[in-house]
Amino acid sequence: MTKSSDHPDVPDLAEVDVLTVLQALSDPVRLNIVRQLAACSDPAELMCGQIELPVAKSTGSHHLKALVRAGITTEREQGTCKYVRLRRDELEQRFPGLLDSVLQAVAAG
Amino acid sequence: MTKSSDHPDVPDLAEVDVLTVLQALSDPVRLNIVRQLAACSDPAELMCGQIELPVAKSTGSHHLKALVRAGITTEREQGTCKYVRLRRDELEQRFPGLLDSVLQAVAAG
DNA sequence: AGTCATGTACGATCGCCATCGAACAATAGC
DNA sequence: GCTATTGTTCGATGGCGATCGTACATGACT
Repeated sequence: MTKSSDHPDVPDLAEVDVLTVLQALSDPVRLNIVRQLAACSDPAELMCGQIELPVAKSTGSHHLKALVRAGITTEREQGTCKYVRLRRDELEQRFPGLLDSVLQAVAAG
Repeated sequence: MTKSSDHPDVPDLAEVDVLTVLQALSDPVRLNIVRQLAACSDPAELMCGQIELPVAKSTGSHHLKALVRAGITTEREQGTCKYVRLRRDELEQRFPGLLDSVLQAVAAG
C-alpha cells in the first residue's frame, strides 16, 4: 500500500523519479495544462472541459493520464465531468522549488 | 548577432525556451552528464573523456551536442580534448532556481 | 426509453530520437 | 612519417510516444 490514492495509476510521490516529472513537463501540451492548472488557484482544480487543448479529445485524455501517472496531477470524477488538480504541496515537498521555477519560466515567456 | 558565442550552435539563452531545457534534461544520460558537471565546481569544467557515459562514444557525442544546443553547456577545445562546462550563471539568470531544484532533486535520489 | 454531453479505450499511423558501429578528422607524441 | 588517442559524422535501426478517428461507456436530462 504505497499508493497515495485508491486510483490505480496515481503514484506515491516518494516513488516518482525526477526524470519522470521532467519528461512529463517537457511536452508543450502537458506543460500548457500544468500552467492552466497553476493559474486557477481559486478552486485549485479545473474541469477537463475547461482546459484549453489544441489537440483532439482523445489526445488530451492521453496527456491528462500521463500527468497523473507522473505524479503531477490527480483527478476527481463528478458525474460525467472530471476535475483535475495540481499536486502542488506534495510536489513542493518532494522536489522543492522545481514546479515553481518551471512555472515562473513559463510565465516569463 | 544574437549568439553568445562564435560557435554556431551555442544559443543565446534569451532565445531558449524552457521547453527546450526541460526536454534536454529529461533524458537519463543527459541529466547524468549535467549532474557530473555540477559536481565538479573546482575547475567548473570536465574533459569529455572524464565524463562517465553508459553509452557508446558516438551516442555520448550526440548528447553533449544536444546539451549545447539547448543552451545548457558550452564546449572548449584544447588539442584533441574537449572541455565541457555548465552555463550555471546564465541559466540561473534566465530560469531562476530551475537548475538548482533539478540538481537537488537528482541528488536526493 | 431516448438523447446529449463528457470522457475513455482501442487500433493505426507517423515522426522523432536514442542507440550503435564504422569510417573519418585532428592532434599529440614517438 | 607513423601511431595512438580523442572525438565527430554518417547511415541504419529500433522503439517510444504524440496524434487522430472511431467506437464505446457513463451519467444527466427530458
